[in-house]
Amino acid sequence: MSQTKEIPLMEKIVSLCKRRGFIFQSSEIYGGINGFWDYGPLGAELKRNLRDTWWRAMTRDREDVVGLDATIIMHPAIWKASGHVDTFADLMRECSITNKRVRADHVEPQSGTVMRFTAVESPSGWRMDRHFTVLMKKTEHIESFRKRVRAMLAQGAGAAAGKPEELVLHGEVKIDVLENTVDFHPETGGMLTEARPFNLMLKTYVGPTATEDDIAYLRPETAQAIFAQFKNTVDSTRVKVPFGICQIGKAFRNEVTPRNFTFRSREFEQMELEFFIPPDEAVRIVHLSVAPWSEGADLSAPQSNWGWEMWHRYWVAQRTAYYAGIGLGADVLDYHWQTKADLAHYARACVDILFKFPFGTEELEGIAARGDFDLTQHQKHSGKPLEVFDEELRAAAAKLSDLERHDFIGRVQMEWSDRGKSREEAAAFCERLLKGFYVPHVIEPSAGLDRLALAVLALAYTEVEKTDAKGNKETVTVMRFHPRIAPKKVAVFPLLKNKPELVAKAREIYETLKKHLAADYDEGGSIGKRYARQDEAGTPFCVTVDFDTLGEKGPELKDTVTLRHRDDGSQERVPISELLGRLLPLVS
RNA sequence: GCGGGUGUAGUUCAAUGGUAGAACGGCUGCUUCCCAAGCAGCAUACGAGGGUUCGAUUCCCUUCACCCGCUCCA
Repeated sequence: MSQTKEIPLMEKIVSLCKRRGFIFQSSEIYGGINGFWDYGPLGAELKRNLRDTWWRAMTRDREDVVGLDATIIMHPAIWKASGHVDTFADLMRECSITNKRVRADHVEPQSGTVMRFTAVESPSGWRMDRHFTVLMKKTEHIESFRKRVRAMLAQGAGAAAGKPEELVLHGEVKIDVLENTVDFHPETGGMLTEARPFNLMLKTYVGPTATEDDIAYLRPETAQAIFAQFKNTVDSTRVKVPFGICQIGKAFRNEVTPRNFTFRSREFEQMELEFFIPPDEAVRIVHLSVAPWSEGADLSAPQSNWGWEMWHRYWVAQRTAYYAGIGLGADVLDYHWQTKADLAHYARACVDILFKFPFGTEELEGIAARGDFDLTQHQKHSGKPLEVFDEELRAAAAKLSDLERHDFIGRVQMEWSDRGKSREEAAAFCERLLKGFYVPHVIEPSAGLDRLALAVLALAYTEVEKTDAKGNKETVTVMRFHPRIAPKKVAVFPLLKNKPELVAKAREIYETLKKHLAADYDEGGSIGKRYARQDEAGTPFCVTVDFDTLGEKGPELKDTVTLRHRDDGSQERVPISELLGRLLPLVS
């Protein structure tokens, strides 16, 4: 076949990102650092554009969302309240064969026979000389036990080991019979490693003494700052439920395995909205019923009788429309509705918006209905009330008869008991609610900016087969960004750089355009080369000044330029005076 | 974290126990030049550390990074 072997798409994208200055490895001159990436000149522009489109869609285009810009390091108590300290800082033990992790305090005592093997090999020649110690459960038959061990080993070793049923175990020996041991993995039976702390939050010390008392965390998500500043925001603005607070900012996680270029990084940027809505019970008091969701429901404009489910669906639709607006249509997106079992205990529903990346269909954004979990947690831990008062609710509740109140409370108690809440909790909630107070519930669309940038890069990457003047086939790369997010909107060239009149005119046009949109000027190399350069940068428009612009072919072409379109290479003649008016609407 | 693979100009590749070549790209100059044209010239690399050796980019060890599979994934 051909000498040029096929390079995987992802590698080509990574290579282009470096070559053209979209994304660099962090600290590259020192060998790089795992899980961290930098944006180069074009990448920084691209990311800024994406950030701006989101911020605009959330705040300026809406009346019911306000912004926040909080610190990365916050009071450590926030992470206790949110649950991050507990689940991120646990002692974990690992199965020594499959590396499956388990919380050290979650290992149930088991009884059985401790078996050891000294090696394993496959007919294909793969062999691993290592001692494996596995617990054979009391009720387990020796043959089914061996079968299970082979399966575990095959899984642990990966493809190299081949088929589990063909593996040959060596040196089997019975070591001991144990009662109530906690040293083996509850599922696999593999011997567990020593317990060690396993913390996904990045730690630092606040203050120069750096003692254990000074430990603080870099936020693992931006959301908690919004909850922590909920009261200040409500007090300082005239927002009224339903409303949202949004934030864009860095978050940090000590990921076990950063992978897939920037997709899973240790430092990343989130774009999060916490949209606060009344509990369904409040809607029921005011409107007597809660608008039910069904397929095809009208989600175009929020209604006051919506409950959490309609709001949740509404935000899924809003976010989908946002993605469409920057070029990510239905053909490249997918949705994953989490099942009840997948959901965190406090969440009502969660849908992931996925993008079809070259390495797989992966999460771009999660939209969760989180109930009142977060604000309630912070209310509990901080001791500060985080309720809102709703005048309309109070008025509606005041009109209820004693019987209606009684029925209402009874119904809430019944519904809450299905969710494991006591009658007393439900009654306390109703008492506050009927006075007009409640802790708002939350719909949380949480998107990854870096993931979005990667998605947009992957989507834009296009290879075009071309045949040059001599009949040689070549492949050129075109980054087909939506004009709204393209790092550079327009590039201006003089046809030749050694003709001062052409250069002067081109510079003049460039100076005018760059006041209004991200523009580039280039006079190096041939005109074709300059077009190609802009194609790789994803610039949607190029403007070329030639001798006709100067009026050499007659007055009718004077002060017109060639406007060249990136995606089809088409050209048209446009008067200089109309350029800005033509381009601006297309790129903003 | 486990297993496997890979590290040579900006990119894609080559060669070699006696300190490295190319293509493309970049820069400079010439050219009335609209899709990486041509001509002339210039610059740029053995991931890092240690060992063996008279001498290491090449062999060995360690480390770092990247890729694949597993694992993990609020």
